[in-house]
Amino acid sequence: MDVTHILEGMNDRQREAVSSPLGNSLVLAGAGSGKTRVLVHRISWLVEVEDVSPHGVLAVTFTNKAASEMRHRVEQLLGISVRPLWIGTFHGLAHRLLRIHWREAKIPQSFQVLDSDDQLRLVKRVMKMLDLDEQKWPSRQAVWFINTAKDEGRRPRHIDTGGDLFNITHLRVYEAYEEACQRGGLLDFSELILRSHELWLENDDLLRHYQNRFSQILVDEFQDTNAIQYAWLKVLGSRAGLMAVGDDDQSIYGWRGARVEHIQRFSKEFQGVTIYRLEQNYRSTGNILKAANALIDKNQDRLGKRLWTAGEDGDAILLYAAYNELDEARFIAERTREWIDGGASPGDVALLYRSNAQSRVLEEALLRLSIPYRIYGGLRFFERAEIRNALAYMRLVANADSDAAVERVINTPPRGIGDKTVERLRQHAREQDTTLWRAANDLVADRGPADRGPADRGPADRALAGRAANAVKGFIELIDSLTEQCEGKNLEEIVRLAIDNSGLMEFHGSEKGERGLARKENLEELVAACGEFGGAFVLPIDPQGLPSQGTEDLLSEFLDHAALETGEHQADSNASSVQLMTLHSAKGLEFPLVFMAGVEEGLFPHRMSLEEPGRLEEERRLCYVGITRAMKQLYFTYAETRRLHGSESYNKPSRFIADIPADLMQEVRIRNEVTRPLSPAWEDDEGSLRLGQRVAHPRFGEGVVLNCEGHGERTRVEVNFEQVGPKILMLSHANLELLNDS
DNA sequence: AGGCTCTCTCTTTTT
DNA sequence: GAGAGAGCCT
Repeated sequence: MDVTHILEGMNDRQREAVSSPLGNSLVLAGAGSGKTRVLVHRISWLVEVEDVSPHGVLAVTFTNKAASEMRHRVEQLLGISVRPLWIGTFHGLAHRLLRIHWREAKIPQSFQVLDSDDQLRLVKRVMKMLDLDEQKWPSRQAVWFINTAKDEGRRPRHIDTGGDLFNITHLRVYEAYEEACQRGGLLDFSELILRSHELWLENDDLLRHYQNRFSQILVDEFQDTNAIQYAWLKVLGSRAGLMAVGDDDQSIYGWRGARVEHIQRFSKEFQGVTIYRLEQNYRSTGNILKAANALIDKNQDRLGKRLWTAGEDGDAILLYAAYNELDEARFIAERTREWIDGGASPGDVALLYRSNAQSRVLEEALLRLSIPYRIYGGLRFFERAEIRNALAYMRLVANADSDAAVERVINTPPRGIGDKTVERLRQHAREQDTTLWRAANDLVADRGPADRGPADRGPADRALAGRAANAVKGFIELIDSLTEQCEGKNLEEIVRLAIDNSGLMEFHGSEKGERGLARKENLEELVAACGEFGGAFVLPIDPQGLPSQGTEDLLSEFLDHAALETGEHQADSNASSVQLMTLHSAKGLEFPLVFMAGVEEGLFPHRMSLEEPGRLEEERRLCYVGITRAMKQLYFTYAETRRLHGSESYNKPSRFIADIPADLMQEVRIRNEVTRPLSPAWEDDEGSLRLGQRVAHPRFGEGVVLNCEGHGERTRVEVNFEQVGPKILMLSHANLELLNDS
């Protein structure tokens, strides 16, 4: 057989990895070393050379984007449909298993996937039921407790509280939450994996079936696996050949339970693991690589790896010290403009930052220079309120017993069903051990003396007041008629009916300002998305027998899709716009020109990570990921003062800058410029005073001018004094002495 | 019930 | 600075 096309154009290490024997292997693949390529070609190799049936191949990734890219490239290379291969994210694959084996997994066929927002809401409600003080017990913390436990494979019964009140309380929440999930047929993200893991452990035949079926397993981004995912792989892959591909230096999801140690554990716990190292980098210039290597060298816990390139050194890394975040943004936008004017595509440029909150000023600066851009992260499409509302109506059409959906839209748009009424429905549902939907129907249908509240409640609590009853009746009729009208309709028609009949479109569309318009557009986009969804999504039926129980309709499938595919908003490399994203979401991507903004102590490394050495190392790895995204030119920028979250902060340049050898870096100095137009008084009286100017004050000593605001007599300047820190002074009274730049 | 304002908190990263 | 929640007015 002619296999040259599979190994063509690869270096020796890549070739070895691709053609590795069928057993277990670990590929330590540095940034830009052709990792995805190796994975894709490995699959081809397995199928074409080793004669592995496509049925027998399972490939796991962490993001939906990586999964679809892999699917694409395998399809191209193999020239066959990838339908029989299982390629997906851990969550996607686990979900697929549970859809097939819901009975064995002891969950209702109509189970619903909870996304993080749903989860938070539910935890909040559970905590309210437990009468926990929200001040003392923040719900986010409880969510964190639950998710951490699940990510480590721990059910409530496995938890040892050690008599600690914190643990005891959260364990109670965990138990109650789990009960609520079980009752409502709700599975959160971690539950998908945990549950499918248990599914195998408790069903020998089933496990054996999948162990036999998947003879070859490939795992991407192995350094990102958490305990339960590792256990999942270990159970499934105990008899398979497993190829784990990862890079310990790019492990940036420790906060989500990922453990780099799984790389080491893998080579110990799996048999005969062959290790391959991909260290030749095809992406970045020599200088960029040197910087990356020097930086990551400061970390203690490493498997050890050194990237090299056969290419040129390239330009120095440029560093710009901005006066403030506006100046930083302006600088980045201007340099981007120059780059584009020089003939490059906007899509070649990435603006990376530590946290989403930084994106706004960058966005505004790009806007001013009319540079097309695209922001990733922040609120994703399916997380927007209007979209979630629409989905809730769609969910009610599919399954009116979904409490989460009823809670969400029973009074959205407002139709006269307030807290009191909903609380009464909840109470009734609890007493009758039924769903909100049924409780509502009950209470409206017969308001007889049947149900009695606790003795200490007044009679008014037992039934719904006339007005409320009518409102609830209206809601029930709306859903009933909607369901009826949706009968036999396609997905697009269903959303249309849902958003029009419910009044959502009108409600959101008439919200004040641009918001209303944006929401309306989003809803229209949802309609379009439903249109496209059509038949494109392949039903998760196991082609190897094991009958899938019950074919689901497209509507339920779409709702699952919306829950799992939270984004679709991962960067699109062929988009012709500047890409703004967090360092986390930049992993796996590459750009000729990269700006890393806000490289300041406290921001990056983030202040939340400063205490623990382990977390600091993770921040450094994050920086390493950022640096290695750059192909030709890399900029670091930081601001001496930054307005973030409503207050000013003064940060030192990040330690990461100092980690990089000075000879690789060059500082950009633009002295006689100011960041914003100065008021006339400012210019007239103090022509030579500018932002960044060094000044001396009789009392406070020396400092740097950070900002100015106000006009004429009332002009105020902000000066960061070396001795006493930042002060805002009235310019006319401050008596500042101008100093020369050093 | 709903809408308004005021106050408070929480500020990382995401499948 | 934004979003959530409480309190007050209609």
